[in-house]
Amino acid sequence: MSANAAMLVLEDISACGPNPAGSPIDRTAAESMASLLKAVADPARLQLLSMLKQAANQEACVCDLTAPLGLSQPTVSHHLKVLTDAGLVTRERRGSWAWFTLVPTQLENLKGFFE
Amino acid sequence: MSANAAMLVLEDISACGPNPAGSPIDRTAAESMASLLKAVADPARLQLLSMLKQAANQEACVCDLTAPLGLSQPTVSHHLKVLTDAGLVTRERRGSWAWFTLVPTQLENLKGFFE
DNA sequence: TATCTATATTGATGAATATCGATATACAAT
DNA sequence: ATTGTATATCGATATTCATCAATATAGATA
Repeated sequence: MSANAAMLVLEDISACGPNPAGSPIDRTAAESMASLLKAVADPARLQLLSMLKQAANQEACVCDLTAPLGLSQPTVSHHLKVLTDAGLVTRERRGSWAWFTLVPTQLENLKGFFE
Repeated sequence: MSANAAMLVLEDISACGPNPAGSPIDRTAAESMASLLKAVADPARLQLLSMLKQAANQEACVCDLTAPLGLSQPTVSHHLKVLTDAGLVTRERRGSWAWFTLVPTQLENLKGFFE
């Protein structure tokens, strides 16, 4: 019996019988995907993303994003910062106003993970 | 000008100019999707899901899921409970062992949200 | 320059959560 | 019945996080 065959046995047989689970994804990869998911796993932030998705050019001014959420202005600003730090939106100043734009590639990234 | 036309103006024009954001998704819907996402937004739980996805029949015994994570047995049990409560996996007892199985519809649910 | 408005940051607080050791429970085997 | 093993729950702790009021900053306008 070769060493490889022995290793196969160790991988395929367990105390409970055959059919053990595969190897988990890398811890580092898991942490980075979890960070991205955590940025999205909040009702207020999902509402913000949904508004941006509907908006023309998938961009909107903060002044139009705050009131519909029913949260204070600092809280909405905080949530937008979380989304920005996660790379899900970009921030841009236009005169007095701050505009936020969806980053589609990051959303593709999320969707792709569940395929 | 009709009342509807006036409302249209209020929806399309804002202090910063045209192109405001759309209406956010329902707060209740946002909360339920956020709950599902929070269940997944953890590195250990992503690793658990990845192991189940690779396993034959997408099911595995806890005894094969604990060691690879490098976490204590109670902690892994906790994470599996979170996944179970979120409907992402089902728990079943087979003799001395507990087996967990992926629930594909919930993963479809997640994937569908980002389309 | 002085003021007004839009947005961001700070500081504080309460709630949620990831983790572990200790213990309980459930099932098997002797 | 007793013993052993697999898994779940309990209790405690440290950390993270959502939220707001107060304040700071930055840009526009007068």
